[in-house]
Amino acid sequence: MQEQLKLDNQLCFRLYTASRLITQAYHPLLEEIGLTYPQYLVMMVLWEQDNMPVNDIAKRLYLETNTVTPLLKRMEAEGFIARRKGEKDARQVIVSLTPKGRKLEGKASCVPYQMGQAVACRSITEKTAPELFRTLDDLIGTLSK
Amino acid sequence: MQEQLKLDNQLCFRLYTASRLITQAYHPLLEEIGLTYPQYLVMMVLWEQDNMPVNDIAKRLYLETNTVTPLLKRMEAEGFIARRKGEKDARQVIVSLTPKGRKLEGKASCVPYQMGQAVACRSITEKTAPELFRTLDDLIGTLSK
DNA sequence: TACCTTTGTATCGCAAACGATATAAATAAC
DNA sequence: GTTATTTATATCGTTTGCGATACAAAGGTA
Repeated sequence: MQEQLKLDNQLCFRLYTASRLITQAYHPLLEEIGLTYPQYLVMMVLWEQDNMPVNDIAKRLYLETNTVTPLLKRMEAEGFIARRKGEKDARQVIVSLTPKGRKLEGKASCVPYQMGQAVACRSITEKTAPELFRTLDDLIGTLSK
Repeated sequence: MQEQLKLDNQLCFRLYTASRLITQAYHPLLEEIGLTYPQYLVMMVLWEQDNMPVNDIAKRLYLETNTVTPLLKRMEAEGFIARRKGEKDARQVIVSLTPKGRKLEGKASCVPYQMGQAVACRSITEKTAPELFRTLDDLIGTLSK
């Protein structure tokens, strides 16, 4: 058995698992406000900056448009967002918040705190978090090129 | 705009993105040997310990059996593994490597090294990796309870 | 103007993930 | 020994994620 092929020696498996378990932890919180985790990400993008083309949302989330488009259609069907043709560039589809979508920001405001409680553990503290953030940002930067 | 609701302040989004980008980086390597990333994880489990019940594989990967069962069926259809009823406990399904599946370990032996190259970045070194591993293990431990 | 290339979205198909639920075998309770 | 409960898998339906591809609008180029 090659040492490198062992699951316990793999960074990737840890990230994959941590990501999935965190999404699961979000589930009950986001269910309350009627969002899935990827939909919550889209809403965070729009709360920061409304009226964005599909492409910009996709880039911000490191997703492809073929993932984002169906996501947005479901969110439109739920009444959280609206989609309209771009005026300058008719190829673009501009995504904007509906009143319902804007109002959701208030309801979601407690989610980060509640998640903070859920992921609270010895290894992640005020002191160590910035280092972890830098490492992940570096990794994401490397892989997204 | 609430500071905590910003994407850039979220650990979860970083993990989610890093995980996805790593899986994408695996894709061309695993395509060579005919596996998807989750299938590769299952193979790593079996290369370490053959003849495992579905449940044990699922637990090892922190997945549910309703995810693993279809995965295993596809891998069985590809001829990498075999599934048989447990002798002692007729409810169990024991998963074992086929000769083709065992032979794959040799072909996969270069994958960890190649992935190491792909994720190589300033922040992840011989020195910092153990710390990162501990942090993620702690997080996974906390969330999986 | 006509043609070519690029860009922005969308469609299609397949493989995860996972909640909810079903089923059968094993075990416990009575 | 029958009934109830637990346990091990599996089925179903929905949402992601993404490679491959299609298509129309925009921007060159001849």
